[in-house]
Amino acid sequence: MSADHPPAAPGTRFPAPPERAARPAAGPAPANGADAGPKSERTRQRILDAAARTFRDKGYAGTTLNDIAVAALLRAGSIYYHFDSKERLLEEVLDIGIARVSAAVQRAIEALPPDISPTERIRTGIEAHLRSLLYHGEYTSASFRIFGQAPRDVQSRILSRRRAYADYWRHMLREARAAGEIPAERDLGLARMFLFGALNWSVEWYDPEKGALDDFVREAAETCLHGILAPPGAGADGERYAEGAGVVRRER
Amino acid sequence: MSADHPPAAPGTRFPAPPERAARPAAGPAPANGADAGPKSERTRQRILDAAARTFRDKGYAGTTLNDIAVAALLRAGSIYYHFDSKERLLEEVLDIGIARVSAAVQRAIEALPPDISPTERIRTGIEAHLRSLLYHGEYTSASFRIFGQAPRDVQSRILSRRRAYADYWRHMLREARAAGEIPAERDLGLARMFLFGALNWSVEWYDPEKGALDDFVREAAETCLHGILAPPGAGADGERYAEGAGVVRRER
DNA sequence: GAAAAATTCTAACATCCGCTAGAATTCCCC
DNA sequence: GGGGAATTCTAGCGGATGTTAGAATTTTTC
Repeated sequence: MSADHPPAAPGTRFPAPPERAARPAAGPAPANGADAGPKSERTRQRILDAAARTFRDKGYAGTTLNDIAVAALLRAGSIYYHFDSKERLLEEVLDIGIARVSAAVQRAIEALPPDISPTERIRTGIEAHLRSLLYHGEYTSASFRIFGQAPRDVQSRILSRRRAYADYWRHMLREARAAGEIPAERDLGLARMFLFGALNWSVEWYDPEKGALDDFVREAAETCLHGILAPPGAGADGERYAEGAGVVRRER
Repeated sequence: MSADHPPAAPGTRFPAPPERAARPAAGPAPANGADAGPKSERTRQRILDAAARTFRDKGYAGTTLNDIAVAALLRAGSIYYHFDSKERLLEEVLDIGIARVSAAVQRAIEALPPDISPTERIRTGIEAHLRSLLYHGEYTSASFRIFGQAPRDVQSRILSRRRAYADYWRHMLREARAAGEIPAERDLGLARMFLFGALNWSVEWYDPEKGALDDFVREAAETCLHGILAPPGAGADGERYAEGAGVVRRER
Protein backbone atom coordinates (compact mmCIF):
# COMPACT_ATOMS: atom_id res chain seq x y z
CA MET A 1 0.00 0.00 0.00
CA SER A 2 2.73 2.47 0.97
CA ALA A 3 6.35 2.79 -0.07
CA ASP A 4 8.13 0.63 2.42
CA HIS A 5 11.69 1.02 1.27
CA PRO A 6 12.62 4.52 0.18
CA PRO A 7 15.78 4.57 -1.91
CA ALA A 8 18.99 4.94 0.04
CA ALA A 9 20.26 8.41 0.73
CA PRO A 10 23.27 8.77 -1.58
CA GLY A 11 26.39 7.75 0.27
CA THR A 12 24.62 5.47 2.68
CA ARG A 13 25.15 1.90 1.65
CA PHE A 14 22.24 0.27 3.45
CA PRO A 15 18.99 2.14 3.96
CA ALA A 16 18.02 0.27 7.08
CA PRO A 17 17.22 -3.20 5.80
CA PRO A 18 13.66 -3.92 6.93
CA GLU A 19 14.20 -4.93 10.53
CA ARG A 20 16.85 -7.52 10.12
CA ALA A 21 15.08 -8.78 13.17
CA ALA A 22 16.69 -11.52 15.11
CA ARG A 23 18.34 -13.52 12.36
CA PRO A 24 16.38 -16.76 13.00
CA ALA A 25 18.63 -17.68 15.96
CA ALA A 26 19.87 -20.67 14.02
CA GLY A 27 20.19 -23.00 16.98
CA PRO A 28 23.23 -25.26 17.46
CA ALA A 29 23.21 -27.11 14.15
CA PRO A 30 20.27 -27.68 11.80
CA ALA A 31 20.51 -31.42 12.32
CA ASN A 32 19.25 -31.76 8.75
CA GLY A 33 15.93 -33.11 10.00
CA ALA A 34 12.56 -32.98 8.32
CA ASP A 35 12.32 -29.29 7.47
CA ALA A 36 15.27 -27.52 9.05
CA GLY A 37 17.13 -28.08 5.80
CA PRO A 38 20.74 -27.82 4.72
CA LYS A 39 21.28 -24.18 5.56
CA SER A 40 19.31 -21.18 4.54
CA GLU A 41 16.56 -23.42 3.33
CA ARG A 42 15.02 -21.75 6.32
CA THR A 43 14.58 -18.64 4.26
CA ARG A 44 12.64 -20.54 1.69
CA GLN A 45 10.25 -21.62 4.38
CA ARG A 46 9.92 -18.09 5.66
CA ILE A 47 9.03 -16.88 2.19
CA LEU A 48 6.52 -19.65 1.67
CA ASP A 49 4.85 -18.96 5.01
CA ALA A 50 4.66 -15.28 4.25
CA ALA A 51 3.26 -15.99 0.81
CA ALA A 52 0.59 -18.33 2.14
CA ARG A 53 -0.59 -15.81 4.70
CA THR A 54 -0.51 -12.86 2.32
CA PHE A 55 -2.15 -14.68 -0.56
CA ARG A 56 -4.89 -15.86 1.73
CA ASP A 57 -5.50 -12.38 3.12
CA LYS A 58 -5.14 -10.25 -0.01
CA GLY A 59 -5.78 -12.65 -2.84
CA TYR A 60 -3.32 -13.58 -5.58
CA ALA A 61 -3.49 -10.53 -7.79
CA GLY A 62 -3.85 -8.32 -4.75
CA THR A 63 -0.57 -9.54 -3.29
CA THR A 64 2.69 -7.84 -4.21
CA LEU A 65 6.05 -9.55 -4.13
CA ASN A 66 7.03 -6.69 -1.86
CA ASP A 67 4.18 -7.60 0.53
CA ILE A 68 5.61 -11.07 0.77
CA ALA A 69 9.17 -9.82 1.06
CA VAL A 70 8.27 -7.51 3.95
CA ALA A 71 6.50 -10.31 5.78
CA ALA A 72 9.48 -12.59 5.17
CA LEU A 73 12.01 -9.95 6.27
CA LEU A 74 13.92 -9.51 3.04
CA ARG A 75 13.73 -7.56 -0.23
CA ALA A 76 11.53 -8.43 -3.14
CA GLY A 77 14.38 -9.28 -5.49
CA SER A 78 15.77 -11.89 -3.14
CA ILE A 79 12.69 -14.03 -3.53
CA TYR A 80 13.92 -14.95 -6.99
CA TYR A 81 16.86 -16.79 -5.60
CA HIS A 82 14.40 -19.30 -4.12
CA PHE A 83 11.49 -19.21 -6.54
CA ASP A 84 11.25 -18.80 -10.28
CA SER A 85 8.23 -16.53 -10.27
CA LYS A 86 5.20 -15.33 -8.38
CA GLU A 87 3.18 -18.00 -10.14
CA ARG A 88 5.39 -20.81 -8.94
CA LEU A 89 5.22 -19.46 -5.43
CA LEU A 90 1.45 -19.57 -5.65
CA GLU A 91 1.57 -23.03 -7.08
CA GLU A 92 3.61 -24.34 -4.21
CA VAL A 93 1.35 -22.73 -1.63
CA LEU A 94 -1.73 -24.23 -3.23
CA ASP A 95 -0.08 -27.60 -3.49
CA ILE A 96 1.04 -27.68 0.12
CA GLY A 97 -2.45 -26.61 1.13
CA ILE A 98 -4.41 -29.49 -0.31
CA ALA A 99 -1.66 -31.91 0.52
CA ARG A 100 -2.01 -30.97 4.18
CA VAL A 101 -5.79 -31.15 4.29
CA SER A 102 -5.72 -34.40 2.44
CA ALA A 103 -3.11 -35.89 4.73
CA ALA A 104 -4.84 -34.70 7.88
CA VAL A 105 -8.17 -36.16 6.87
CA GLN A 106 -6.69 -39.45 5.76
CA ARG A 107 -4.63 -39.77 8.89
CA ALA A 108 -7.61 -39.08 11.14
CA ILE A 109 -9.77 -41.63 9.40
CA GLU A 110 -7.13 -44.32 9.30
CA ALA A 111 -6.70 -43.94 13.03
CA LEU A 112 -10.28 -45.09 13.57
CA PRO A 113 -11.06 -48.70 14.50
CA PRO A 114 -11.43 -50.65 11.27
CA ASP A 115 -14.97 -51.81 11.94
CA ILE A 116 -16.40 -48.35 12.45
CA SER A 117 -19.42 -47.26 10.42
CA PRO A 118 -19.09 -45.22 7.23
CA THR A 119 -21.06 -42.44 8.88
CA GLU A 120 -18.54 -42.13 11.66
CA ARG A 121 -15.75 -42.11 9.13
CA ILE A 122 -17.41 -39.22 7.36
CA ARG A 123 -17.93 -37.38 10.62
CA THR A 124 -14.27 -37.76 11.43
CA GLY A 125 -13.36 -36.55 7.96
CA ILE A 126 -15.48 -33.43 8.38
CA GLU A 127 -13.90 -32.64 11.70
CA ALA A 128 -10.38 -33.19 10.42
CA HIS A 129 -10.99 -31.11 7.31
CA LEU A 130 -12.28 -28.21 9.39
CA ARG A 131 -9.47 -28.45 11.87
CA SER A 132 -6.82 -28.34 9.21
CA LEU A 133 -8.49 -25.31 7.67
CA LEU A 134 -8.95 -23.34 10.84
CA TYR A 135 -6.11 -24.26 13.14
CA HIS A 136 -2.84 -22.75 11.94
CA GLY A 137 -4.16 -23.24 8.44
CA GLU A 138 -2.43 -20.54 6.42
CA TYR A 139 -1.65 -22.95 3.60
CA THR A 140 -4.86 -24.92 3.76
CA SER A 141 -7.16 -21.94 3.91
CA ALA A 142 -5.15 -20.15 1.23
CA SER A 143 -5.43 -23.21 -0.95
CA PHE A 144 -9.20 -23.20 -0.92
CA ARG A 145 -9.72 -19.48 -0.80
CA ILE A 146 -7.58 -18.43 -3.76
CA PHE A 147 -7.61 -21.48 -5.99
CA GLY A 148 -10.30 -19.80 -8.06
CA GLN A 149 -8.07 -16.75 -8.56
CA ALA A 150 -5.08 -18.66 -9.81
CA PRO A 151 -4.07 -18.52 -13.48
CA ARG A 152 -5.49 -21.33 -15.54
CA ASP A 153 -2.24 -23.22 -15.97
CA VAL A 154 -1.53 -23.17 -12.25
CA GLN A 155 -5.01 -24.48 -11.58
CA SER A 156 -4.61 -27.33 -13.98
CA ARG A 157 -1.26 -28.29 -12.52
CA ILE A 158 -2.81 -28.44 -9.04
CA LEU A 159 -5.93 -30.17 -10.21
CA SER A 160 -4.71 -33.75 -9.95
CA ARG A 161 -4.10 -33.47 -6.25
CA ARG A 162 -7.47 -31.84 -5.69
CA ARG A 163 -9.11 -34.52 -7.74
CA ALA A 164 -7.51 -37.22 -5.63
CA TYR A 165 -8.87 -35.60 -2.50
CA ALA A 166 -12.34 -35.36 -4.04
CA ASP A 167 -12.12 -39.02 -4.99
CA TYR A 168 -11.38 -39.91 -1.42
CA TRP A 169 -14.63 -38.31 -0.34
CA ARG A 170 -16.53 -39.73 -3.24
CA HIS A 171 -15.43 -43.14 -2.11
CA MET A 172 -16.46 -42.56 1.49
CA LEU A 173 -19.88 -41.33 0.49
CA ARG A 174 -20.46 -44.30 -1.78
CA GLU A 175 -19.57 -46.68 0.99
CA ALA A 176 -21.99 -44.93 3.28
CA ARG A 177 -24.71 -45.35 0.74
CA ALA A 178 -23.79 -48.97 0.12
CA ALA A 179 -24.14 -49.52 3.84
CA GLY A 180 -27.60 -48.03 3.69
CA GLU A 181 -26.67 -44.95 5.67
CA ILE A 182 -27.39 -42.50 2.86
CA PRO A 183 -30.71 -42.69 1.06
CA ALA A 184 -30.57 -43.87 -2.51
CA GLU A 185 -32.13 -40.71 -3.91
CA ARG A 186 -29.47 -38.42 -2.53
CA ASP A 187 -27.23 -37.11 -5.30
CA LEU A 188 -23.78 -37.86 -3.94
CA GLY A 189 -21.98 -35.38 -6.16
CA LEU A 190 -24.20 -32.58 -5.03
CA ALA A 191 -23.96 -33.65 -1.42
CA ARG A 192 -20.20 -33.67 -1.61
CA MET A 193 -19.98 -30.24 -3.18
CA PHE A 194 -22.40 -28.78 -0.67
CA LEU A 195 -20.37 -30.30 2.09
CA PHE A 196 -17.17 -28.79 0.73
CA GLY A 197 -18.93 -25.49 0.37
CA ALA A 198 -20.17 -25.42 3.93
CA LEU A 199 -16.75 -26.38 5.26
CA ASN A 200 -14.57 -24.22 3.04
CA TRP A 201 -16.72 -21.14 3.47
CA SER A 202 -15.90 -21.23 7.15
CA VAL A 203 -12.54 -19.60 6.46
CA GLU A 204 -14.49 -16.51 5.42
CA TRP A 205 -16.21 -16.04 8.74
CA TYR A 206 -14.89 -18.34 11.47
CA ASP A 207 -13.63 -16.42 14.45
CA PRO A 208 -11.41 -18.42 16.83
CA GLU A 209 -12.23 -15.97 19.62
CA LYS A 210 -15.85 -17.02 19.59
CA GLY A 211 -15.50 -20.44 21.16
CA ALA A 212 -13.47 -23.61 21.36
CA LEU A 213 -12.56 -25.18 18.05
CA ASP A 214 -13.49 -28.62 19.39
CA ASP A 215 -17.07 -27.61 20.08
CA PHE A 216 -17.32 -25.85 16.78
CA VAL A 217 -16.07 -28.81 14.82
CA ARG A 218 -18.39 -31.25 16.55
CA GLU A 219 -21.45 -29.12 16.02
CA ALA A 220 -20.41 -28.53 12.43
CA ALA A 221 -20.25 -32.22 11.63
CA GLU A 222 -23.64 -32.72 13.24
CA THR A 223 -25.18 -29.98 11.12
CA CYS A 224 -23.69 -31.32 7.90
CA LEU A 225 -24.70 -34.89 8.54
CA HIS A 226 -28.22 -34.31 9.77
CA GLY A 227 -29.09 -30.98 8.23
CA ILE A 228 -30.51 -27.88 9.79
CA LEU A 229 -33.78 -29.45 10.78
CA ALA A 230 -33.25 -33.04 11.75
CA PRO A 231 -32.68 -34.18 15.31
CA PRO A 232 -29.20 -35.18 16.46
CA GLY A 233 -28.68 -38.80 15.55
CA ALA A 234 -27.99 -40.13 19.03
CA GLY A 235 -31.03 -39.89 21.25
CA ALA A 236 -33.72 -39.39 18.67
CA ASP A 237 -36.28 -38.88 21.39
CA GLY A 238 -39.10 -36.61 20.34
CA GLU A 239 -38.82 -34.40 23.39
CA ARG A 240 -36.27 -32.25 21.69
CA TYR A 241 -39.06 -30.89 19.57
CA ALA A 242 -41.04 -29.80 22.61
CA GLU A 243 -42.85 -26.50 22.36
CA GLY A 244 -41.00 -23.50 23.72
CA ALA A 245 -37.68 -24.70 22.39
CA GLY A 246 -37.24 -21.38 20.60
CA VAL A 247 -34.89 -19.92 23.15
CA VAL A 248 -31.79 -18.39 21.67
CA ARG A 249 -28.76 -20.17 22.97
CA ARG A 250 -25.51 -18.79 21.74
CA GLU A 251 -26.18 -17.54 18.29
CA ARG A 252 -23.47 -15.31 16.90
CA MET B 1 -3.17 -10.39 -20.75
CA SER B 2 -2.07 -9.00 -24.14
CA ALA B 3 -1.98 -5.50 -25.59
CA ASP B 4 -5.45 -5.08 -26.99
CA HIS B 5 -5.23 -1.65 -28.49
CA PRO B 6 -1.94 -0.84 -30.16
CA PRO B 7 -1.43 2.90 -30.58
CA ALA B 8 -2.84 4.34 -33.77
CA ALA B 9 -0.64 4.37 -36.79
CA PRO B 10 0.35 8.04 -37.19
CA GLY B 11 -2.10 9.76 -39.48
CA THR B 12 -4.91 7.36 -38.82
CA ARG B 13 -7.41 8.97 -36.51
CA PHE B 14 -9.08 5.88 -35.12
CA PRO B 15 -7.16 2.65 -34.65
CA ALA B 16 -10.19 0.47 -35.24
CA PRO B 17 -12.33 1.04 -32.16
CA PRO B 18 -12.85 -2.40 -30.62
CA GLU B 19 -15.67 -3.81 -32.71
CA ARG B 20 -18.20 -1.08 -32.45
CA ALA B 21 -20.43 -4.10 -32.85
CA ALA B 22 -24.06 -3.59 -33.54
CA ARG B 23 -24.78 -0.45 -31.58
CA PRO B 24 -27.35 -2.07 -29.21
CA ALA B 25 -30.13 -1.95 -31.86
CA ALA B 26 -31.89 0.71 -29.83
CA GLY B 27 -35.46 -0.33 -30.61
CA PRO B 28 -38.19 2.19 -31.40
CA ALA B 29 -37.99 4.48 -28.37
CA PRO B 30 -36.59 3.78 -24.90
CA ALA B 31 -40.03 4.34 -23.34
CA ASN B 32 -38.14 5.43 -20.23
CA GLY B 33 -39.25 2.32 -18.40
CA ALA B 34 -37.50 0.54 -15.57
CA ASP B 35 -33.96 0.42 -16.90
CA ALA B 36 -33.95 1.72 -20.48
CA GLY B 37 -33.03 5.16 -19.16
CA PRO B 38 -32.88 8.62 -20.72
CA LYS B 39 -30.34 7.87 -23.42
CA SER B 40 -26.88 6.46 -23.23
CA GLU B 41 -27.61 5.39 -19.74
CA ARG B 42 -27.52 2.18 -21.68
CA THR B 43 -23.76 2.45 -21.75
CA ARG B 44 -23.67 2.65 -17.98
CA GLN B 45 -25.53 -0.61 -17.84
CA ARG B 46 -23.20 -2.18 -20.34
CA ILE B 47 -20.22 -1.17 -18.25
CA LEU B 48 -21.80 -2.45 -15.06
CA ASP B 49 -22.67 -5.76 -16.67
CA ALA B 50 -19.15 -6.14 -18.01
CA ALA B 51 -17.71 -5.23 -14.63
CA ALA B 52 -19.88 -7.75 -12.79
CA ARG B 53 -18.89 -10.55 -15.12
CA THR B 54 -15.22 -9.66 -15.18
CA PHE B 55 -14.93 -9.09 -11.45
CA ARG B 56 -16.62 -12.39 -10.82
CA ASP B 57 -14.32 -14.24 -13.21
CA LYS B 58 -10.98 -12.58 -12.50
CA GLY B 59 -11.39 -11.13 -9.04
CA TYR B 60 -11.19 -7.47 -8.12
CA ALA B 61 -7.46 -6.88 -8.17
CA GLY B 62 -7.15 -9.21 -11.12
CA THR B 63 -9.50 -7.15 -13.22
CA THR B 64 -8.20 -4.26 -15.30
CA LEU B 65 -10.29 -1.31 -16.32
CA ASN B 66 -9.25 -2.26 -19.81
CA ASP B 67 -10.72 -5.74 -19.33
CA ILE B 68 -14.02 -4.15 -18.45
CA ALA B 69 -13.77 -1.65 -21.28
CA VAL B 70 -13.15 -4.36 -23.85
CA ALA B 71 -16.12 -6.36 -22.59
CA ALA B 72 -18.25 -3.22 -22.66
CA LEU B 73 -17.07 -2.24 -26.14
CA LEU B 74 -15.37 1.04 -25.34
CA ARG B 75 -12.02 2.39 -24.17
CA ALA B 76 -10.87 2.37 -20.59
CA GLY B 77 -10.87 6.13 -20.19
CA SER B 78 -14.53 6.39 -21.13
CA ILE B 79 -15.55 4.48 -18.06
CA TYR B 80 -14.75 7.55 -16.00
CA TYR B 81 -17.54 9.48 -17.58
CA HIS B 82 -19.96 7.10 -15.86
CA PHE B 83 -18.10 6.06 -12.72
CA ASP B 84 -15.79 7.88 -10.35
CA SER B 85 -13.33 5.05 -9.86
CA LYS B 86 -12.76 1.33 -10.06
CA GLU B 87 -13.71 1.11 -6.39
CA ARG B 88 -17.09 2.70 -6.94
CA LEU B 89 -17.72 0.39 -9.83
CA LEU B 90 -17.03 -2.52 -7.55
CA GLU B 91 -19.20 -1.06 -4.86
CA GLU B 92 -22.16 -0.77 -7.17
CA VAL B 93 -21.75 -4.31 -8.46
CA LEU B 94 -21.60 -5.68 -4.94
CA ASP B 95 -24.58 -3.63 -3.89
CA ILE B 96 -26.73 -4.69 -6.81
CA GLY B 97 -25.73 -8.28 -6.14
CA ILE B 98 -26.99 -8.61 -2.58
CA ALA B 99 -29.96 -6.40 -3.33
CA ARG B 100 -31.04 -8.84 -6.02
CA VAL B 101 -30.56 -11.97 -3.97
CA SER B 102 -32.30 -10.36 -1.06
CA ALA B 103 -35.22 -9.20 -3.17
CA ALA B 104 -35.57 -12.54 -4.93
CA VAL B 105 -35.65 -14.49 -1.69
CA GLN B 106 -38.05 -12.12 0.00
CA ARG B 107 -40.36 -12.06 -3.00
CA ALA B 108 -40.44 -15.85 -3.23
CA ILE B 109 -41.23 -16.25 0.43
CA GLU B 110 -43.89 -13.57 0.52
CA ALA B 111 -45.62 -15.29 -2.36
CA LEU B 112 -46.24 -18.33 -0.17
CA PRO B 113 -49.57 -18.87 1.56
CA PRO B 114 -49.43 -17.10 4.94
CA ASP B 115 -50.11 -20.21 7.01
CA ILE B 116 -47.24 -22.23 5.59
CA SER B 117 -44.72 -23.81 7.94
CA PRO B 118 -41.37 -22.16 8.74
CA THR B 119 -39.60 -25.13 7.24
CA GLU B 120 -41.28 -24.61 3.91
CA ARG B 121 -40.41 -20.94 4.07
CA ILE B 122 -36.77 -21.85 4.57
CA ARG B 123 -36.90 -24.33 1.75
CA THR B 124 -38.30 -21.69 -0.55
CA GLY B 125 -35.61 -19.28 0.57
CA ILE B 126 -32.87 -21.76 -0.22
CA GLU B 127 -34.26 -22.39 -3.68
CA ALA B 128 -34.67 -18.70 -4.42
CA HIS B 129 -31.18 -17.88 -3.17
CA LEU B 130 -29.65 -20.53 -5.38
CA ARG B 131 -31.67 -19.54 -8.39
CA SER B 132 -30.65 -15.91 -8.12
CA LEU B 133 -27.02 -16.99 -7.83
CA LEU B 134 -26.98 -19.39 -10.71
CA TYR B 135 -29.46 -18.14 -13.25
CA HIS B 136 -28.12 -15.05 -15.01
CA GLY B 137 -26.45 -14.20 -11.75
CA GLU B 138 -23.42 -12.18 -12.78
CA TYR B 139 -24.10 -9.58 -10.10
CA THR B 140 -25.27 -11.95 -7.42
CA SER B 141 -22.45 -14.43 -7.85
CA ALA B 142 -19.92 -11.63 -8.11
CA SER B 143 -21.28 -10.14 -4.93
CA PHE B 144 -20.60 -13.24 -2.91
CA ARG B 145 -17.48 -14.35 -4.67
CA ILE B 146 -15.45 -11.17 -4.46
CA PHE B 147 -16.80 -9.45 -1.37
CA GLY B 148 -13.84 -10.77 0.57
CA GLN B 149 -11.44 -9.19 -1.93
CA ALA B 150 -12.93 -5.73 -1.75
CA PRO B 151 -11.07 -2.90 0.00
CA ARG B 152 -12.08 -2.45 3.62
CA ASP B 153 -14.03 0.75 3.12
CA VAL B 154 -16.05 -0.73 0.28
CA GLN B 155 -16.85 -3.73 2.44
CA SER B 156 -18.05 -1.60 5.30
CA ARG B 157 -20.25 0.46 3.02
CA ILE B 158 -21.87 -2.69 1.68
CA LEU B 159 -22.14 -4.32 5.05
CA SER B 160 -25.47 -2.89 6.13
CA ARG B 161 -27.28 -4.47 3.24
CA ARG B 162 -25.59 -7.80 3.82
CA ARG B 163 -26.43 -7.60 7.48
CA ALA B 164 -30.07 -7.00 6.67
CA TYR B 165 -30.12 -10.09 4.52
CA ALA B 166 -28.46 -12.13 7.23
CA ASP B 167 -31.04 -10.85 9.70
CA TYR B 168 -33.80 -12.02 7.45
CA TRP B 169 -32.44 -15.56 7.61
CA ARG B 170 -31.75 -15.33 11.31
CA HIS B 171 -35.38 -14.46 11.81
CA MET B 172 -36.61 -17.35 9.68
CA LEU B 173 -34.43 -19.84 11.51
CA ARG B 174 -35.60 -18.59 14.88
CA GLU B 175 -39.19 -18.94 13.88
CA ALA B 176 -38.54 -22.47 12.74
CA ARG B 177 -37.03 -23.27 16.09
CA ALA B 178 -39.88 -21.57 17.93
CA ALA B 179 -42.24 -23.77 15.97
CA GLY B 180 -40.31 -26.80 17.11
CA GLU B 181 -38.98 -27.62 13.69
CA ILE B 182 -35.33 -27.12 14.59
CA PRO B 183 -33.95 -28.86 17.66
CA ALA B 184 -33.03 -26.62 20.57
CA GLU B 185 -29.40 -27.69 20.61
CA ARG B 186 -28.73 -26.60 17.06
CA ASP B 187 -26.53 -23.49 16.95
CA LEU B 188 -28.48 -21.24 14.63
CA GLY B 189 -25.57 -18.97 13.79
CA LEU B 190 -23.44 -21.88 12.74
CA ALA B 191 -26.29 -23.44 10.82
CA ARG B 192 -26.89 -20.22 8.93
CA MET B 193 -23.24 -19.78 8.02
CA PHE B 194 -22.94 -23.38 6.89
CA LEU B 195 -26.04 -22.92 4.83
CA PHE B 196 -24.65 -19.80 3.19
CA GLY B 197 -21.41 -21.59 2.59
CA ALA B 198 -23.01 -24.56 0.90
CA LEU B 199 -25.13 -22.30 -1.28
CA ASN B 200 -22.56 -19.66 -2.15
CA TRP B 201 -19.85 -22.17 -2.93
CA SER B 202 -22.04 -23.47 -5.72
CA VAL B 203 -20.92 -20.59 -7.93
CA GLU B 204 -17.46 -22.15 -7.85
CA TRP B 205 -18.53 -25.41 -9.40
CA TYR B 206 -22.11 -25.42 -10.64
CA ASP B 207 -22.32 -26.32 -14.30
CA PRO B 208 -25.64 -25.43 -15.95
CA GLU B 209 -24.96 -28.01 -18.65
CA LYS B 210 -25.16 -30.82 -16.16
CA GLY B 211 -28.90 -30.80 -15.56
CA ALA B 212 -32.00 -28.71 -15.06
CA LEU B 213 -31.69 -25.92 -12.53
CA ASP B 214 -35.09 -26.83 -11.07
CA ASP B 215 -33.99 -30.33 -10.15
CA PHE B 216 -30.73 -29.07 -8.79
CA VAL B 217 -32.36 -26.49 -6.61
CA ARG B 218 -34.89 -28.92 -5.20
CA GLU B 219 -32.30 -31.51 -4.33
CA ALA B 220 -30.08 -28.82 -2.86
CA ALA B 221 -32.76 -27.65 -0.44
CA GLU B 222 -33.40 -31.21 0.59
CA THR B 223 -29.75 -31.79 1.32
CA CYS B 224 -29.41 -28.61 3.33
CA LEU B 225 -32.52 -29.20 5.38
CA HIS B 226 -32.05 -32.86 6.14
CA GLY B 227 -28.33 -33.31 5.83
CA ILE B 228 -26.34 -35.81 3.87
CA LEU B 229 -27.60 -38.79 5.78
CA ALA B 230 -31.19 -38.28 6.76
CA PRO B 231 -34.13 -39.47 4.68
CA PRO B 232 -36.10 -37.03 2.55
CA GLY B 233 -38.77 -35.45 4.69
CA ALA B 234 -41.82 -36.43 2.68
CA GLY B 235 -42.34 -40.17 2.76
CA ALA B 236 -40.14 -41.06 5.70
CA ASP B 237 -40.70 -44.74 5.01
CA GLY B 238 -37.80 -46.88 6.09
CA GLU B 239 -37.59 -48.71 2.81
CA ARG B 240 -35.28 -46.13 1.40
CA TYR B 241 -32.57 -47.58 3.53
CA ALA B 242 -33.00 -51.02 2.02
CA GLU B 243 -29.85 -53.00 1.41
CA GLY B 244 -28.40 -52.69 -2.05
CA ALA B 245 -29.23 -49.04 -2.34
CA GLY B 246 -25.61 -48.31 -3.13
CA VAL B 247 -26.11 -48.01 -6.82
CA VAL B 248 -24.57 -44.93 -8.29
CA ARG B 249 -27.27 -42.81 -9.80
CA ARG B 250 -26.06 -39.69 -11.46
CA GLU B 251 -23.06 -38.60 -9.52
CA ARG B 252 -20.93 -35.96 -11.19
C1' DG C 1 41.65 -16.73 8.10
C1' DA C 2 41.50 -16.86 2.99
C1' DA C 3 39.16 -18.66 -1.08
C1' DA C 4 35.00 -20.31 -2.89
C1' DA C 5 30.24 -20.90 -2.82
C1' DA C 6 25.84 -19.38 -1.40
C1' DT C 7 22.75 -15.86 -0.36
C1' DT C 8 20.98 -11.21 -0.30
C1' DC C 9 20.78 -6.57 -1.86
C1' DT C 10 20.57 -2.55 -5.03
C1' DA C 11 19.20 -0.47 -9.00
C1' DA C 12 17.03 -0.49 -12.88
C1' DC C 13 14.01 -1.97 -17.00
C1' DA C 14 9.88 -2.64 -19.29
C1' DT C 15 5.29 -2.88 -18.72
C1' DC C 16 1.03 -2.05 -17.04
C1' DC C 17 -2.34 0.28 -14.07
C1' DG C 18 -5.71 3.71 -12.49
C1' DC C 19 -6.75 8.01 -13.66
C1' DT C 20 -7.08 12.78 -16.05
C1' DA C 21 -7.15 16.63 -19.52
C1' DG C 22 -8.65 18.08 -23.42
C1' DA C 23 -9.69 17.30 -28.21
C1' DA C 24 -12.92 14.84 -31.24
C1' DT C 25 -17.10 12.98 -32.18
C1' DT C 26 -21.88 11.85 -31.70
C1' DC C 27 -26.36 12.67 -30.18
C1' DC C 28 -30.49 15.26 -29.43
C1' DC C 29 -33.57 19.09 -29.58
C1' DC C 30 -35.44 22.95 -31.83
C1' DG D 1 -29.84 20.69 -40.35
C1' DG D 2 -27.49 23.67 -37.21
C1' DG D 3 -25.94 24.35 -32.56
C1' DG D 4 -25.14 23.03 -28.02
C1' DA D 5 -24.92 19.36 -24.88
C1' DA D 6 -23.60 14.71 -24.06
C1' DT D 7 -20.53 11.11 -24.78
C1' DT D 8 -16.34 8.93 -26.24
C1' DC D 9 -11.65 8.91 -27.53
C1' DT D 10 -6.59 9.87 -27.45
C1' DA D 11 -2.54 10.55 -25.15
C1' DG D 12 -0.07 10.68 -21.43
C1' DC D 13 1.30 11.16 -16.30
C1' DG D 14 2.87 9.22 -12.09
C1' DG D 15 3.44 5.38 -9.80
C1' DA D 16 3.57 0.38 -8.89
C1' DT D 17 4.69 -4.29 -10.46
C1' DG D 18 7.20 -8.54 -11.78
C1' DT D 19 11.56 -9.49 -13.06
C1' DT D 20 16.65 -9.30 -13.94
C1' DA D 21 21.78 -8.24 -13.76
C1' DG D 22 25.38 -7.67 -11.27
C1' DA D 23 27.60 -5.95 -7.16
C1' DA D 24 27.90 -6.71 -2.15
C1' DT D 25 27.74 -9.53 1.60
C1' DT D 26 27.43 -13.61 4.26
C1' DT D 27 28.32 -18.41 4.93
C1' DT D 28 30.81 -22.49 4.33
C1' DT D 29 34.94 -25.06 3.49
C1' DC D 30 39.52 -26.07 3.80
